[in-house]
Amino acid sequence: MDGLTTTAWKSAKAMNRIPVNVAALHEFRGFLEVCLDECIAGTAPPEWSGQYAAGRFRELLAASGQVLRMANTAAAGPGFVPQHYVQARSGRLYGQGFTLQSVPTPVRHAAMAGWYEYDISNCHYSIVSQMARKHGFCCPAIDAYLLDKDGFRRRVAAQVGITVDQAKQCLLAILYGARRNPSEHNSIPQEIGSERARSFYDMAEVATLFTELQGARRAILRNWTRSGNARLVNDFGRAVDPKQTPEQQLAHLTQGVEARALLTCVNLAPSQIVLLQHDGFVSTSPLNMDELTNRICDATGYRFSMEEVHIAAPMGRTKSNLISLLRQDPWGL
DNA sequence: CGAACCGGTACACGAACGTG
DNA sequence: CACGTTCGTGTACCGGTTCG
Repeated sequence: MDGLTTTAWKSAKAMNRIPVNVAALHEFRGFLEVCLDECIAGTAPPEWSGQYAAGRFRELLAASGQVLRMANTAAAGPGFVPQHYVQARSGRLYGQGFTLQSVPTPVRHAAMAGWYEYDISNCHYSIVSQMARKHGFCCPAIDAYLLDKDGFRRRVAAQVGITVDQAKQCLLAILYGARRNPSEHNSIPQEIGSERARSFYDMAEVATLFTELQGARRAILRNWTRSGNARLVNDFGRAVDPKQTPEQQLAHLTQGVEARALLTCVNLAPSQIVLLQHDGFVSTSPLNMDELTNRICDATGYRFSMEEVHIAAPMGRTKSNLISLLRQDPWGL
């Protein structure tokens, strides 16, 4: 963080008080306490055995308690969390100090229960594909992934023997230049182990993604118009150090588009949008997604598909809820 | 792999203090 | 006065988290 001001983000200043659903947070904490008690008493389901589940429940209790304390300050007023954003080098906006941006997801969902979350579907893959096409390089494999995101991740997960979330992480790692190498210190083997990394690399669709991304990266960086001092300036008007690696430079360019897209949304609905999350945001009322995507397209030249979720506190004992709560998959789904 | 954040820890440095 | 130790502050790095 380099302490830049948020001059481009005038509307974001109105979001320095984030309303939170205090009642839902209390209810969520009640649910967590019951789960924790079962762990301690030994009456919990066998999947929760060992120290992990209890530790995770304690962690979520601590984080939700902290949100509640932050929602009771004189500065922001009861029911509001104070939030100070600072613009990063790439144009992204990051919360300072205690921020709902980096609180565990289940806690954030409880705190914002009832609001609407919007995010750009597969944001950076979408940006890279469109950016490459503008520079004359087409990415059919990426486009296929974008068209059937969930199906593709599920196929990878089933083939390699990993969770869908791990598949997503590995696919993102490719985008940012992860090495195609099974040795332990590389990011993909670290996520899923060397053996599974090999079978991941062996999938034809995955291999195509690697080569396609390499070509896209080269085409974009070669053709990007340079500033006077030979630096690359992203779509948010921010320059990147030319000594950075090609992977870092591309990340800077994609984040510039992302920041600009998000800024467009904020300017469209400044009074409803209450939290920024880099490729998405939370709104207190439902928004017209066609209008959002059209305005983003006008402002950035990129067309995205967006996803809308009506946020609910992650309570209940369905498998999918417990997986997201425990952040692991003891059932091996 | 990329961008950040935080808290904790390790280390360097200068000021203040104690000792010879 | 010179030197060494101690203490406090500031910087750097590590490992954890979020997001993509």
